[in-house]
Order: sequence, then C-alpha cells, then structure tokens
Amino acid sequence: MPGNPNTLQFAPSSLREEEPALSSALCCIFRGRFCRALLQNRNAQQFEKGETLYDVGRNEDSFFFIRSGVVKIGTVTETGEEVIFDIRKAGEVVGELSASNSPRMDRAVALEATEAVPVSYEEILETIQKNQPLLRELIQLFCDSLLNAQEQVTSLAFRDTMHRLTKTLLDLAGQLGRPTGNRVEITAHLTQEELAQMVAARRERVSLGLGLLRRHGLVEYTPHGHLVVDPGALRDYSAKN
Amino acid sequence: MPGNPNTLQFAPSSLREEEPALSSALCCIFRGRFCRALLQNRNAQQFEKGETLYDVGRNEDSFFFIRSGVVKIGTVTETGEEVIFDIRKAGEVVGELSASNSPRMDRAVALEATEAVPVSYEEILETIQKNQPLLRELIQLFCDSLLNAQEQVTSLAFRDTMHRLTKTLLDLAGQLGRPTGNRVEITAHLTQEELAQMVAARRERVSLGLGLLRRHGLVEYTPHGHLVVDPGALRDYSAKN
DNA sequence: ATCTGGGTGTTATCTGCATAACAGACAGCG
DNA sequence: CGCTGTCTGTTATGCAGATAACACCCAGAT
Repeated sequence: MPGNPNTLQFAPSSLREEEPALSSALCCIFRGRFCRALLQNRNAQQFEKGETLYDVGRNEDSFFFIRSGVVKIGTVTETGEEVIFDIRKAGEVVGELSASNSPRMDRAVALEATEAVPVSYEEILETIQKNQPLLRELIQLFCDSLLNAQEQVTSLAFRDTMHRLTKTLLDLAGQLGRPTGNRVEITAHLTQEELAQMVAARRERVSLGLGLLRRHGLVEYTPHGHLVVDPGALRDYSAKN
Repeated sequence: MPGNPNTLQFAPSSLREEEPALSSALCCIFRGRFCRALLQNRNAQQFEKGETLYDVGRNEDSFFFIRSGVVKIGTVTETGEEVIFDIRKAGEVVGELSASNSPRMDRAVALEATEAVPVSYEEILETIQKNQPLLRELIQLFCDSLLNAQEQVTSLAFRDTMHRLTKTLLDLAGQLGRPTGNRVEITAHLTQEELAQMVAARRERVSLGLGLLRRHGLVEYTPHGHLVVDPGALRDYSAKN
C-alpha cells in the first residue's frame, strides 16, 4: 500500500512519485532506522558546525529530518544564557515544536557538519492522513521529547550537579555511544561549556566533576578529545555517592 | 470495531451513536471549550481531593478528560520527593503520556473533587482517523505540554527561587484565575508544600517569599485560604529584583 | 474542652555552588 | 615564529538556599 517508490539519488521525482516517497521516508526516519536513501530525492540542507537549523523568534514551520550529523536543541535567554534540552543525531527528527501555535523558545544548532531535510508541518500532516501508521510514530516522537523534558525537571529539582553530570554522561553514552570493550566512546565533540549547559551548572563544576571521575578511572579522553565512559562503573558511582 | 461496551448509567447508546458523540466531544474538549454535555453519555469517574487518577508504575493507557475540578500532574522519586509539572482544570486533558511506549514516570492527583472521563489511547486514535481536524488539536496538546516542560527547565536553570515563585503565581493566576478588580484570585487550595513542589524549592523558602510579597501588597489571602495576586505589580516586581 | 494533626511563620546554622580570577595547553594564522 | 582565540584546570571568596528545629494557628475528632 505505501507503494515504496523507487527512491533514487538522481531521478527528479514527479509529484505523484513524491508523496509516497515522503510517506515511507517519514516512516523510516520516525522509526529511527538508518535508511537515509529514502529521502534522497528531497533536497537536504547542509549545516556546518555551529550553524543553526532554526532559531528562537524565527517562525520556522518545518521539522528537520537529520540525515547525518549531530545537533543540540535548547534555548537562550534574553541575557544570553544557554541550556541544552536534548541532543539528536542522524535518523532522528528535530523541530517538532513547529507544530505549535504558541510562540516557541527553542532552537537547534549543529554540533558538527550536518545534513537535514526540512519538511513543513503541513506536509507532514498531509502525509499522515494518507499513511495512518505514521500517526503513532509522530506521537511517539512528542512523547519521547516530553518524557525527556520531564526527566530533566525532576533531575534539576532533586539531584546535585555531580549526579546530573553522571546522568548526562550516561545518557550521552546511550545516544551517541560507540562501545569499545566495556567502555563507550561518546562520538561527538562536546566542550565542557556544552556539557555544563546540559547539566545546568557552571563550567567550572563540570571541569571539577570530570576531573574527579577521571581520577577514579570512570571517564577518560580519547586523543581526539572525545569522552570515553564506563557506564557500569559510572552507574555504581552515581548510586553510591 | 471500537467495541466500546456500553457504559451508561441511563441511556445506553448504540455503537452508531457513540462514535460521533465521542468525536465531537474530543473536539470540544481538546479545544478547551466548556461543552461538557457532549461527553455525558460516557461515564465519568469521580475522584475526591487527594485521590490519584493514574500513578507512576501502573500501566494506565487512558487519557482523562476533566469535566470538573483541578488536578496536579507530577512525579515522585524513589525517596518520596515530589515535583509538580503542571496543573490542569475542567476542559483540559491529562494523561497524554499514555500514548508513549516508553515507561513513564508521571502521575495525576486531584487537588479537589474532580470528575474525569477516561478514554483509551486506542479509542482516541480511532476517533482521530475519522475526524481529521482533531489531529491538530491532539498535537497541539503535546506541544503545549512540551513547551511548558521546557520553560520549567529554563526557569530552573537560570532563575532563583523568588523569580520562580512569582512566575508560578503568575502562571497560576492565568490558569486558575478569577479576576476581581485588577487582582486575580487563584481558585484552588494550594498548600505551601504544593507551591514548593511547583517551584522546586523548600517549603520554608515559599513561606518566606509569600511573606515578602504580602508585605509589599502584591499577594494576599482570601478568608477561604485562596491566594489573590496582583499580576501587573507582580510582573514589575519580578522584573526589578 | 482538650487533643490531635495539618498547615504556616520564623530563626540559626551549614554547604554546595556561583563568582571571579588566573595559568596552562593547544590550534590556527599572520 | 610569536600571536590570537578557544578550551581546560584550579583556587579563594561570598551567598542563596537546604537543613533543622521550633512556636503558632485552626479544624475536626474524642
């Protein structure tokens, strides 16, 4: 039924072709599968490290399907302070709040070179109406976001910075992790400042915290400046202290 | 197909009647209209003050359409600490996370006598597929929730307790407020402990904060123990200090 | 009327974290 | 090559808010 159309790199697609293409592409990406090929007849936008996909204030109305790269989503206050709500990578979607009528305060910035396909909310709605199973996927996306935000609130309300830091590291390991033995390398360049924005603490605290964890052998740096963590040990440590 | 077993106290409705009824009911309530009558052939559940609609851990799969009353949604940690994410009242919906596959950690508790109509996520999906405009409403519901949670994160990350308190009071005035002159009465009994859980601070701080605001004439109590705030003055105060 | 228990107001002390201010490491660039 | 900018590590000082411990009030129960 979804008539998975040929999906080719080059062949420019007609309208009649495009819709089902979008449909299965959404399906794939919403599910987090790595079938980027399916979106290849839509034009991806390129973003370099540090470039913003959408910003607070702009009335962006598109979701972005990340084909490759890593982006942070967060916000910045009038006074220039920043928080990071979440990190998303290839195969995931950002900008879901473009579905909202209310004014939003979020933005997305590439942490490394990223390609992402913008799809307007209207197009997404249309697609969903033709491909019902996608509805569940879309809603699951919102649920995951919401869950994540609520967890962050709980964490801020009750845990001290050290616990929030270890939690953040564990989350990152889960999301961006490449296992190596019983250690996991976090495959992205995160500055301490960015970690601090995820933890909602001052950079100095993060520096101290990482130093402590390093001395205990729970964390180390690769030559490339990536973090390598030992999730098991980290969890233990966090539980004990 | 939705095989909704008849549910009625009085008029049992046929299947053919029930569906459109649910559809327009959803429509109305999602939009926040006060047309409770439309849901009257579904059975509402009664909850007394303090009773929980759904709890963490239980695998509740229903949304609740609040017909009357006020509920808090929040969570509680292993160690018994509580946060409140949001307050919802008649005409609104809670339990949207029952749409999630992932394990949730939220719960809803009545702040006063409340009646709410539970509708399973499956039923909601079916209804939406027959009544497309509802889709937008449902998604807006998720967006509002998410927006709210993100705002709470930002607030916790950057504002001190006093600012969070005034913000909470202003939000409450907006949601539960009954205007009286240029003051607004918050039409619910909120203990300082509950305010503290919304602000994510210790009760003592809230007590001190309210005392301060009261001395400045920005807040007062009604004989019934409700709070009355002066939103304009409160906003000024919050901006200055 | 007394007792109880939940809510409130207040203070004194302790502590985690922000603040501020550097010094070193390293990378790219003139 | 030394210069710049960005990132990291480390300290000393100050403060907001947690902790702890009360006394007070009022409503409902006995």
